[in-house]
Amino acid sequence: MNNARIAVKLEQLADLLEFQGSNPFRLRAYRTGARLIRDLGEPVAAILNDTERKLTDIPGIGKGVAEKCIAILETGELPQLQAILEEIPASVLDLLRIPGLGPRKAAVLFNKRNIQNLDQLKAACEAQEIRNLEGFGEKSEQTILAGIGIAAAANERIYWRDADQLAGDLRLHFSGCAGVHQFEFAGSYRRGKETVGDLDILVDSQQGEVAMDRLADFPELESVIGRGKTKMSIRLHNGFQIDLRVVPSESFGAALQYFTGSKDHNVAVRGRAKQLGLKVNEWGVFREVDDISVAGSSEEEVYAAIDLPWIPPELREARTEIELSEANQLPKLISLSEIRGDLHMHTTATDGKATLQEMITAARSRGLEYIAITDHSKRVAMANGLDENRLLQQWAEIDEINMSLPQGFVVLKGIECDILEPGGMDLPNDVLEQADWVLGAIHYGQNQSVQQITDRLLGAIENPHVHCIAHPTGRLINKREPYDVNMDQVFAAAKKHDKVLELNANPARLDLNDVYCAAAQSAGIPIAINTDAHSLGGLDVMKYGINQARRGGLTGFDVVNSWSLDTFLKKLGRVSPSQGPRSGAN
DNA sequence: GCCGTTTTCGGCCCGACTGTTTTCAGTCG
Repeated sequence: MNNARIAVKLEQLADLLEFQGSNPFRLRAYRTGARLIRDLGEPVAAILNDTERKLTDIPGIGKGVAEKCIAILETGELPQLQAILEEIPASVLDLLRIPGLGPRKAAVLFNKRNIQNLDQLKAACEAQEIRNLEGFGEKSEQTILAGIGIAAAANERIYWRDADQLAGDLRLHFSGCAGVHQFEFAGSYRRGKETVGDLDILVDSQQGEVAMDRLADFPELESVIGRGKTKMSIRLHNGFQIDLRVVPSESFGAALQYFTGSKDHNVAVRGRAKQLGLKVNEWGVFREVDDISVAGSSEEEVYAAIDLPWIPPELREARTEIELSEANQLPKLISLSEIRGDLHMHTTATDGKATLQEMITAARSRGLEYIAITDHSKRVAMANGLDENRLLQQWAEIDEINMSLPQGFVVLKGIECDILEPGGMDLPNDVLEQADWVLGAIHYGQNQSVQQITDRLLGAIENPHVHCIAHPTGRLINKREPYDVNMDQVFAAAKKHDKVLELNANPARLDLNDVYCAAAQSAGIPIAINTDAHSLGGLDVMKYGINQARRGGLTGFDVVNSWSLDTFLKKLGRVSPSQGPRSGAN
């Protein structure tokens, strides 16, 4: 899909125009356009090729942005961007990564001292050439020099899982803190985003000093970035930033709503409030006419004040949540407690760290009702992938185990079968047809062309013995881009052949992403949220997949492994889990 | 640049904190 490429160009155009001091609302229009296109769920080209629809039908995309999209699609370039890049090198945008240095000040550095990159800026600071520029001083040079050191790390977003661990440490650190009545995390962490850029702590207290002193005592603290009456920011040894806000009880809900964001969601909320003659800020909801507070202590109150039911944080991305809330049609988002099965895991037969028996015991102890054992197929030689004989042997073992298990727990005979580079499955159909559950997955040839990759996936989806495509885009967050694949065609084929797509819950994968989850849902394609566990602890990553699913608006209806075993098996066209003796007993 | 049953022009979310300033611009979330 070229949407991401279009979005990147629009964002770069906005960044450079901001640097040039362009109209801020024009920048916002480009950035909004970029976000809308990134979140589209279908290729821009599909809309352009559809005579019934226009890009400008999308609220927030007008003539200007639509024309730019077309130019990028047709030529691969954006003329306005090319023109600016002839005047300003793209490296100036690196300057903006320094904390405290925004577009205005960076522009002064470029225009007055011709500073084009971080190296030149460092040299100028060391030569004390910056302090005499208007708006700068001695302190500026120091903060810039300190900032250059953390500029690289400052942009790094960490996995939600790692943020969650840090959040746990902080919660513990604040436990028993005097005068703290409520303590919550806000920001992208609360929205369950796959990566988190910083942690926002919100505290309900009359004694801000006490809470701030407590934060200043956090063992991982490297430095205090700033500290005022209600707000404090610190940096940890690893470069990660923590923000603390202290508010009174009557403002806690408004502050929680505000600091949870997203920014674009808040813009929409405040715009709506304005139409109703209200003003929303972190202290509450106020009547425009007399500044009287009408809400603030809880989030429910804040949303109610603008005539909306409460919106789950995971949905607050300025996508469709305001409309859905307005129509009282918000989805009942799936929760971890609804999960009954796990349909992707490995054992010591291939590259897992635990035996078949150990995985079963661990899954039962976690309250699951069914699991599928899905080791690798032979193509994944470095993981000791299974050939026909070893696989059939494992399945015979599973048949036996199923007979000895108590009612209420079933092991499905599965395989994560590789989709080979030239296309086709790694195991013959007469073997695959004996499985309860077949995942098709790409592990090799990820650099192939979009047509090759897409054709491989389509071939797997069309195979009657394949039930589901595992980690459909192959991306590893912060490490590897998704392979080049036409997801529109993949969705269409999955829909046509009634196949499942996986949301891999591994915190580094979370593949499908939230936007694709939403697209799959609206296409009516069921999702399996799987741990892909390679160890006993690997079974615990399900919650990260749930986060992502909730962000995609998925409900239990959309997620096959939240269904009862019977319902799930019916979906697979089976009434019993295996060909073993147990099936006769049912 | 986008938008519109108050508007096709004139708006567009709002406040805390810092550093450089003598009242505020820039940055950040």
